[in-house]
Amino acid sequence: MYRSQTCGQLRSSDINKEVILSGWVQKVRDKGFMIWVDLRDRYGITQLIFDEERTSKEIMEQAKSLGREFVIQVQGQVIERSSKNPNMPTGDIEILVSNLVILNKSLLPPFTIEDQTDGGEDIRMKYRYLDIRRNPVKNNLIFRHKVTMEVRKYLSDQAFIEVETPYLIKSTPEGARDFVVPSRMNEGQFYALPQSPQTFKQLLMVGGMDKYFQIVKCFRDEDLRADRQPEFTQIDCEMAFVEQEDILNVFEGLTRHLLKEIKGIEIGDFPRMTYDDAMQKYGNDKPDIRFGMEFGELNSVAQHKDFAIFNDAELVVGIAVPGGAAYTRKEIDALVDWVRRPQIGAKGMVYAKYNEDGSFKSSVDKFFDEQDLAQWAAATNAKPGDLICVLSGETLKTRTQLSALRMELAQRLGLRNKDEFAPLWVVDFPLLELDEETGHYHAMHHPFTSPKPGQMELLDTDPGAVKANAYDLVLNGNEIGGGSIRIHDKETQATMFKHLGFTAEEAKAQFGFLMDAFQYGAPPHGGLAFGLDRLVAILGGQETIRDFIAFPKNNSGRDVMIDAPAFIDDAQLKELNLKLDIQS
RNA sequence: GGUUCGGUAGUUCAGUUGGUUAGAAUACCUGCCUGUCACGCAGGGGGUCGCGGGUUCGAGUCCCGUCCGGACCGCCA
Repeated sequence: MYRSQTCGQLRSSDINKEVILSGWVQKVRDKGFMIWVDLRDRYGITQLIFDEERTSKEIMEQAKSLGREFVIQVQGQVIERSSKNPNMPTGDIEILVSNLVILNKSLLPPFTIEDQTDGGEDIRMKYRYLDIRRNPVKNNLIFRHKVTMEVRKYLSDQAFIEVETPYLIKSTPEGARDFVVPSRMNEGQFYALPQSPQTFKQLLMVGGMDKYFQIVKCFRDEDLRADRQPEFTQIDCEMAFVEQEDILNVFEGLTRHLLKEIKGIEIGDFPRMTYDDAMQKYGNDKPDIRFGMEFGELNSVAQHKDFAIFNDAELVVGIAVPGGAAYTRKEIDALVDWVRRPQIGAKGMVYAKYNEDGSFKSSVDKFFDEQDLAQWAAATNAKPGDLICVLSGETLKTRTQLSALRMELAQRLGLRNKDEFAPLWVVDFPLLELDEETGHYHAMHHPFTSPKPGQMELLDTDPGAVKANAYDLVLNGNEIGGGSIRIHDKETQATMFKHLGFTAEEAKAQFGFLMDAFQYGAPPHGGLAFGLDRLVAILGGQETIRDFIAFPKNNSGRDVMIDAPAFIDDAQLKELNLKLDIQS
């Protein structure tokens, strides 16, 4: 027997018990006459004591030889501490060790295994198994477990069935790049790893499964971010015989359940906003509504003077920055520089201080008088003491730029409180999106999304105006879920493929199986998928998803611990009928 | 593909205008220490300044290239 208890459970009620504990050496404090060892496992830390008067010489010597992260097993008696530590749950007791076994020695770890480690990101990833011993990472993994358990519990209680779908599937042209896997048995052919189980879950609906979910890995070969990994986990859901309203209700219920069970927060009905409103008010299809700073469009009150930059602009739009009138010239110049950085790309920024005394001072006083500026203040809902920041130019670009500024300022002003949760449904997404490079439309959500009733005809005349039965769930400025009501008849699906630029042959080759299935009694259906990694990180109050994933990849898509990806040898290549063509 | 910040002791970092033997903290090692728990005290070891080239009497420092890492833009139906 390696242990009778864990290192987190003994209390003063256990005094005099004979116990066996196993764990890692967190720290040795050698006072000469006495040695204390903090013994750690997943459950906590228990202090061991070795004492000249009460411990044998042999074991005393052994204890002196212990190093950090040695794995040991001890037997001993639980005794009351003569000086207690109220900061730890086991702080009233210690173990007077009578027997010590070193189960395994340890090299000195490259960083300290403590909550505030001295190790940087890089080295922690290389030795991730040591990093996982630290509370912050360990607790995140436990937290993730709790979230997935609650998801399974909730959905199962609602009669959802978890069904696994294949990982080796077929590459499709739409959407993100696929990871591909060569097939040995089928020369020259490749599987693709799924970007999502989309078509399979729709086929499960045709198969009568009615309510499906799956906590499933998905794969996209695109560049990484702090909140984006090439392999990530979705809570993938689909329901038959539902309208959009039914789906929003079920998954609002799930989200509410999670907020209550995990965070202890009760939230009423989630607000809803159309895509168009979100873009107009926040310049963003995933607005953070924990704070205001809504956009005020200024075309009507800023294009009547001789200021050419505004007059030539498609959109003039501003936000009011709370307390911003107190900013110095230097601070405001820094803001202007910030929006002019290539990542944001604004040409410049016009500003107007709405002073506490009700007066105005702007960077365009030559063109606009106090009356004009008062109208700007009204449009942006600015109050005395605020700073009105105004950008202008092409509508979509300007909104995107102002949205970036809004988020940055809110961050600086501390308006993005991680303990506050503001969910929001964004609905009525456009069905199609214009690709500026190719001039072609592609599906904004995916090609299986159904247009809103009665909008099919618009596809021919004004494709960009067609709205879809598509919706996103947004939490604190992050898209945590998205879905749609799907097309479920062959003709509509064929029409959709045609508008997306597929020939009939291409559509049949790529998605013939789905359209075939639609001919055998496909029920109306729709669904939604949550990004689990992001959801867990946000619930946990953190920006980066990496520390909620046991073994994440770095910015370049590498696993620095196992050093993947890697080259394969010639024999393996030959077996797969592959030849490399690398320019070096 | 691009923008930007960084790479110096095991680790996290400092290193001024280019100038003596490259420092601090922490970790580690040795000794001391009668209740430690961020233990304390004394001492000690520890460096390919990412790599390659250049400028210079002299480069951690300046220039060019390159590799690696972080954040972001593009991209992510």
